[in-house]
Amino acid sequence: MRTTDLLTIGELSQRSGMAPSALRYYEELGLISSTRTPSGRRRFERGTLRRLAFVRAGRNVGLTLEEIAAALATLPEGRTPTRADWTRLSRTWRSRLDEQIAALQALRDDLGSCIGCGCLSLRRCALSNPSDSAGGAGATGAAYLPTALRRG
Amino acid sequence: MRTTDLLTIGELSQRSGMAPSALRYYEELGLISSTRTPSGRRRFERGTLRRLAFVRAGRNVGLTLEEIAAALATLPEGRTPTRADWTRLSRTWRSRLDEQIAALQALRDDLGSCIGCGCLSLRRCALSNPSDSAGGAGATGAAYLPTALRRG
DNA sequence: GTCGAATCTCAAGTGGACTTGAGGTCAAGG
DNA sequence: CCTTGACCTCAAGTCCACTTGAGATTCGAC
Repeated sequence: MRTTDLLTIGELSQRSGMAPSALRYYEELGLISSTRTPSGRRRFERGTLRRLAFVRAGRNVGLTLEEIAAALATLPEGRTPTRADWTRLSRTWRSRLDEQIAALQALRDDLGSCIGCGCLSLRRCALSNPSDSAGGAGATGAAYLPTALRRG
Repeated sequence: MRTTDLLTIGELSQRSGMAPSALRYYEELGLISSTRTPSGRRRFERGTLRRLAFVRAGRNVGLTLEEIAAALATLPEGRTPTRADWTRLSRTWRSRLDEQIAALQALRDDLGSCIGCGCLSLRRCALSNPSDSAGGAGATGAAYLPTALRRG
């Protein structure tokens, strides 16, 4: 049994629950990085697990990999990120979550009145036109919901 | 100016805020339907706007077009859907919204403690492993978040 | 030395929801 | 009559986040 402080892609995959192909893909996108053995195999530092935790959390909050990469890019190069570094990154999601929750609650409450009135009319119905204020210009409709809830 | 109770695809597009191509696509999937003029052009009933409102609302709640189509398929054929019909459909989303809100709130609260402890460790951190209980078998991680919030 | 498991690269495929483009038809106004 | 714009079909392309497959190499246990 090979014993280092570095992880193979298989080990990283097991510990993170992410497929090796996904990990290679993340590396390609710069979300994580690796050194290589003389024969070309990837070796990951343990800290990669933390980055992956961050990636997963970000995905769960509805961020794209690009956005997550941007966030990770603000981490210090060279030194190992501190607890404060991670806290800073995570805090930006807290507000994102608050936003999403608020949007959904508005949607739900509007749906309540919608059910009451039975309207479901385009433009006026808050459900199909959340956070209202549309009805003016182009009327893309759901333009106000956080992208995470629009998916597609 | 052509004046009927039927809408052209252009009019439907304008009133719904959806692209003509999207409307054709929806028709192809059976979400909406049209009659044709002798020359083969689509004519939509006004009620189509209501269906589209429902479609948009469903998308906003994170349903796939397939799911929305399934819901719409439960509407009565032949007669115009009544208020009660729409109410019944909408009510199923109310619970979906409640679920999503609950999931996000759990996520947010867990994130709070995460920031506190600075852990962000895979498996144990509720943020990357929401609604916990994972850590056992395969550990796909975010397997418990409503699909709508996983997107991808 | 030999075998199987793990890894590598690179190209191509997947799925959802559409959009875009090519090439053609039709309706209304001047 | 002619043009313009709306419309038609059908095939193919786009974006995102990956997965799958082919073909080659390497590691480690026996």
